[in-house]
Amino acid sequence: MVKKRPTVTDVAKLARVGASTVSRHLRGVSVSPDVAIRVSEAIAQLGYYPDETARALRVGRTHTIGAIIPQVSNMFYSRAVQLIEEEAGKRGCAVILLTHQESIKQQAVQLATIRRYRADGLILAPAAGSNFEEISAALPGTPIIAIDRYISPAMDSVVLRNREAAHVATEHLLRHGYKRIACVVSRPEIASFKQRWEGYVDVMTERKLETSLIQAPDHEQLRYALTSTFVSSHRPDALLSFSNRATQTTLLAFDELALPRAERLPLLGFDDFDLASLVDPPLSVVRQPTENMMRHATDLLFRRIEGTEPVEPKIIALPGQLVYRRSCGCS
Amino acid sequence: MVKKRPTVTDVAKLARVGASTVSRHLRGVSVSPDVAIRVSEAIAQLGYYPDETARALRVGRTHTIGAIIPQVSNMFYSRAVQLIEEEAGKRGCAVILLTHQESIKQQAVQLATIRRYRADGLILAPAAGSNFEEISAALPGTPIIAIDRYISPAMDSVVLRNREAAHVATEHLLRHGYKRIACVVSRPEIASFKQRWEGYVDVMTERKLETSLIQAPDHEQLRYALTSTFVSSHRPDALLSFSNRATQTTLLAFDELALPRAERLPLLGFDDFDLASLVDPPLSVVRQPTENMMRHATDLLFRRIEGTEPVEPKIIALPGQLVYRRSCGCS
DNA sequence: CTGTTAGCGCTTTCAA
DNA sequence: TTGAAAGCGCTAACAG
Repeated sequence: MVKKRPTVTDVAKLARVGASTVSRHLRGVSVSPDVAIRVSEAIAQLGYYPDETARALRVGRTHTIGAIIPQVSNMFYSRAVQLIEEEAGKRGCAVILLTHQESIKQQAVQLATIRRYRADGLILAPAAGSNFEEISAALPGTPIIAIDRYISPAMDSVVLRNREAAHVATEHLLRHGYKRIACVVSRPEIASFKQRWEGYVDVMTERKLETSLIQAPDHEQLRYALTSTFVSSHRPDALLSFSNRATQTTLLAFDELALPRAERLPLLGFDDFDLASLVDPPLSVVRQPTENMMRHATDLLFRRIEGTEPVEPKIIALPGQLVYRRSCGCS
Repeated sequence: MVKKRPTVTDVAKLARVGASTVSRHLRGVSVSPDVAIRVSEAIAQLGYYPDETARALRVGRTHTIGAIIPQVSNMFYSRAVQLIEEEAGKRGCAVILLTHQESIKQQAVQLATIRRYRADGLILAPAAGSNFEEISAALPGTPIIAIDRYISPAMDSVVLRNREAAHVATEHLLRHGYKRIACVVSRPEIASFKQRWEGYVDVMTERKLETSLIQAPDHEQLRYALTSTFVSSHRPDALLSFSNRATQTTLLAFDELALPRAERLPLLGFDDFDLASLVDPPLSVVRQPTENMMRHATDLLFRRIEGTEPVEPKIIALPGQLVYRRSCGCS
């Protein structure tokens, strides 16, 4: 026979007080000193822990937030999740982690999951093709903060200033003297990638230079597209890749062709990652202020949950930082 | 006025049946066909979703599992979490993700969190210095599966055959003709690292070779220790690093000294990661069968939760796979 | 400051 | 097969 987990009533009995007194003590409401001691002792003696599920049912708050991202194995998102977990923990909340694998259908499933579990709020990196109305309809009354990908002016978002960042990245490449810069990206329909593309197009057309895009629906095919491009007669003279995953695929493509270092195209990538400085040549990147972004996102989310925030949707756009290493042509 | 979320009672009223009938329908217990239709319609019309917190309170199962790991930003763990999330999702469970940052104190906090939220089970990569009794006492009645780090024969665990893997890794290095092999690790007190060390020591002493350990409490200091070793008169002629993080630190140390390629020590590391093949030279590693491990771990966990598993603690130890690239001296 | 009571949304006897 | 009623553990309202 397993000992049942103790409840408030058990604690109350042992401390010879009412259940509500225990509850009050637990939540820091004033109780007389001697009672406080008796209750604390009873709690310790029984090894009592309040039951969040019961509390949630009663109070209407689960002290839980959801996080839905494409996948955790992407460095950018794993750092993001780490930060979210820490911030949530500081506020006494746990995070329910869900992934949508870039599938809008899977995302719908996960939104429903969040709904069933009644998370108090959600941090969401929306899947490509997400629609604001559908998302918010799936979670009526639950605050949602979009991260990394902007999908609607009506939705709270914290994102990179993608267009601007692509601007400066492209200009930097241009300054090195490259003219036939090509962008590489796996899924161009993703909002932030679209904006990066626009930023790039802005400066290329302004200089009357031809734009060029190397893309593919997945990374396998992207690698193939890259290798074909490299050996084509009209190959670009520099590359701007839109995600760390795309950057890695590009590197893989270089590798596959066993291109000598001199033949490798200069490369500038979005998103920094641990080993960027260790590949050969060290990778220049546009770094996102991930920590800052996540702090903004969680701050905003918790203010929404508490209702201490003007109702207008808030879009927080943070600048990227160009990290010069060598792959872009810098020395 | 916000529309309140619909409850079983609302559905019941609309379908003109009792609440328990709705509940039965929801859980797939037999109901008469016409009633089934009416209920389904009512559910659709109201946009009803069952409330997991209420169900949890009543049924005693939260359909939630906990995952406590050191940090998500380590490639090995982020992949692990990804897999856990998928497996849990298949079984209708959500995962609460918590990190302990290698702090035994933080781990205690997180165990308490899991207890408050009443997770049905826990997958845990125990912090260095964890004690089986403390952990299981913190979560009476909750099944726990240790992953990656073995801490007690009494605890269900799925781990790498660390000692054996270190054996073959060391032997491989020896076969290349290296004699003064040194191990590099940040926190040697972590169980799996201890076992790797033992495996290494086994074969070194058997060959009457001197053992050597480069270690430090954190990666900053480890890098320092490495650079000093590299310039010392008695430098090793090959390195065996015990984690991907340690491997990266080693690479960083090479980089910092701007060692020419010829001067870089041959290196073999535990844990594969995305860019291992892209650094220079491509990294040889001992790869863990992460996917398999996590499938074993979740399978076992859910069998424990359902009680369909003999009570004896189960230790599942999986072999590692040596991935030969070039950093170890292979060509 | 304290205890009693009711009820959050669900499932599970128990009768019908 | 179905409905009524009880109760999971907690807290909020109310009365003392």
